[in-house]
Amino acid sequence: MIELGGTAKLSRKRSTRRNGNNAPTIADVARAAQCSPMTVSRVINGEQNVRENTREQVLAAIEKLHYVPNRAARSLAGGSQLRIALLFDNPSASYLSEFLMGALEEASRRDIYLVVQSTETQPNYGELIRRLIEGGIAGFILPPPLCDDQTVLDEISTAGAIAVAVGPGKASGSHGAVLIDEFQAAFDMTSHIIGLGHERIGFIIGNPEQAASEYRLRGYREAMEKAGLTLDDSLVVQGQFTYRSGMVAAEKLLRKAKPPTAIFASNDDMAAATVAMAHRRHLDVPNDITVCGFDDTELASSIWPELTTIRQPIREMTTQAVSMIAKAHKKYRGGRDVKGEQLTLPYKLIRRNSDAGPSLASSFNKAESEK
Amino acid sequence: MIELGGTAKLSRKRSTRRNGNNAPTIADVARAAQCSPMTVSRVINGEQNVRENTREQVLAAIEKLHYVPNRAARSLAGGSQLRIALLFDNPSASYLSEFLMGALEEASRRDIYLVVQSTETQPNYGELIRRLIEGGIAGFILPPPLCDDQTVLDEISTAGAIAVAVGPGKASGSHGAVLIDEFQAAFDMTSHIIGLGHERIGFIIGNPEQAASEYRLRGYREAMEKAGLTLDDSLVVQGQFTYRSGMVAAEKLLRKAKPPTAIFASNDDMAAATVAMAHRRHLDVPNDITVCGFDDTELASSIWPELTTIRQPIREMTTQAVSMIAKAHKKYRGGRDVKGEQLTLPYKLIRRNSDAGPSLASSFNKAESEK
DNA sequence: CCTCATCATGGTAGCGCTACCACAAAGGCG
DNA sequence: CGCCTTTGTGGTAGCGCTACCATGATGAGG
Repeated sequence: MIELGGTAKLSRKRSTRRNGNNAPTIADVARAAQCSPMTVSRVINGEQNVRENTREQVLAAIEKLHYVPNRAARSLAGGSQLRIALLFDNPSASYLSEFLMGALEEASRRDIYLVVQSTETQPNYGELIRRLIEGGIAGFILPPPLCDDQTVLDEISTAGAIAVAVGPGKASGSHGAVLIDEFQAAFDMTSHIIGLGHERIGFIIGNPEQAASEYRLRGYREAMEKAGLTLDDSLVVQGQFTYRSGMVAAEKLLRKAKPPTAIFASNDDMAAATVAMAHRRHLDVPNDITVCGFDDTELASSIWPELTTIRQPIREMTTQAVSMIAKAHKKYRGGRDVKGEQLTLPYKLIRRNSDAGPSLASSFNKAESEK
Repeated sequence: MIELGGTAKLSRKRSTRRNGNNAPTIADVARAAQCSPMTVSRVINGEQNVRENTREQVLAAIEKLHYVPNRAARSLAGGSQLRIALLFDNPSASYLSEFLMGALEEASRRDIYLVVQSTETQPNYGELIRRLIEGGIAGFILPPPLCDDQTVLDEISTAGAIAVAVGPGKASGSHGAVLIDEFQAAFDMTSHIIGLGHERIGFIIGNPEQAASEYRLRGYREAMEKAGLTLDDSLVVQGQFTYRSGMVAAEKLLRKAKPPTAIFASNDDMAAATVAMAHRRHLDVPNDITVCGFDDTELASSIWPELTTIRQPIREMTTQAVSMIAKAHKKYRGGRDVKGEQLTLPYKLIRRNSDAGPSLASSFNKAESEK
């Protein structure tokens, strides 16, 4: 649940609407807890110097009164409200919505003013960023593919704002990053497929302009090597992360004299396209061919068969990104800096119905195409 | 130098960041316009009793200083902030993200407190709604399928809050609605397909629990009738709005002895599934069969061929829904009411690459299956 | 010419919260 | 056993804005 304001339940005597005007205030809580408003404030803000005993009393009072801090007052008194921009450039919708939810959640929790801005209408990034910073934006959250654009990062950094890349960002000196270990995830997935018994495993590379593509490819490569499998370069084809590119790539792979028995696509869109292409060629997934994706976007579980894929905790990543900016902002207030800070979150291999061991049919297939 | 509050912190000259702490305040404007802060406040709020002359001066000062009122202070002083909840129940991700963007945009413009809440974790709607209202939520925005749930609507209405249905809602006495003319849109799409030369047009119905399904079906039916085409009930099959259901439905249609030459699916997910199924059966889209969808979600343009579909202005719809609640709230402040209010926005038929006239191949197909 | 509405404006007091400082109590150390 | 920190707590002063009342200026009506 995303609450832009905390969990409010109040049932004071009458129709006590929070939007009305008799919600409990910090003073009420203080009275109930027999301490000063300041102490209550400290407890609310999780500050140090409060005796455990006192803290509990305050917490109890808060609970009892169903007190919810007033954000307006908070940010007014707190001096200034942090403003963060969330830039994005034609991301997949499912990715974006997860992304937004996470950002929203945290932004509201911390009473941060979040500006969500698409760069599609404004191709001049520099200009856009400058305008935003002038408008009081102190930090930027950059999902892929923006986080791979060094120009953008530099622009932000130079202007004195904070940038945090989310997702497949490479850590850097000019910005913070929240990410998963893309390499290891791809490595694991490949190993998983190998573990199923496959040996000829195709790989579809993502958009070469996004750093994630390279990490994922490397993960695949190393897993193959480590398993002692021959790395057939003809089984590695270029894609662009789009469905369309996935179809082309998949066709290339499936049309081979000796096609792979499994295909690992660098994202779900391309994996979905691979499934479609396999079907078109009368191959059953997973019985004739295993197909795995990456990202666990909605698509992965909305097509049939549902895709085995890697789940990124997108929402949490964004949440963390917001926190990171907030902390940095609070800490430095001017000499702000999150440069180099990096947070790696765990991913998860989600096994669904698109993978299986190499079947008789595909063995046959293999045998058949071996001239 | 007269400084409000005496303590001059930083020189007010430097980097005027809004996030920092030296943004112009209403007092600055007052000084520049040589009047009192109150007068400025009046101008900002478009109140009556201000001489035209004065107003202009203030406006000029605002312009000059790039003054922007501080939201927090406003809602603090102004007494209360409107709170709206956006409830959703497993919507498609692409739909949701558009939806959120619209709501966010308008909410931040109006300084409305937006609570985004999934009902998935909380299946007891009544309880949830009651809690939210107690927590001070004055209005609810309901996307499908929630807007079709009369229980939910009643619950909200009874509790004295405002409900606005967005999307395929039927107008009602207990809530407002922002929608498109689903019937007409489906009618148009069907007519479009007919215009292409098709006569045997299949239809996949959506989830029967959502009102939209019925409207769309009716649109299809009436367009067929109006064109004087026979309404073959075996060409109308039930779906659920999911990809999976679309595959099943499409298979049913395509397996017929005399399959349709075009299929109109009630949403994009099912249309995409139909395309996949057609491919699986070695039919080319659109040359062998035309497939059209509804909604214009991201999926529509991410698969190949891209789908001809109906575009709903989801984002604007949400924006309007927020406005509607805000206006109603302001107007009645207690005796609030948007009941029956209804706003119909225009939709658009987006033609892409999944439709074409009935081809030779399909004629052949037809001829062949005509025993 | 004075009284009384009417208008345009100013002054004052908070909204609910936190920053900042003050201060008592509780050690740590020579 | 004082001196100096460290800790927990309270008091005060606003953050930027608007509600509300007070004021001076106008002009209408008797």
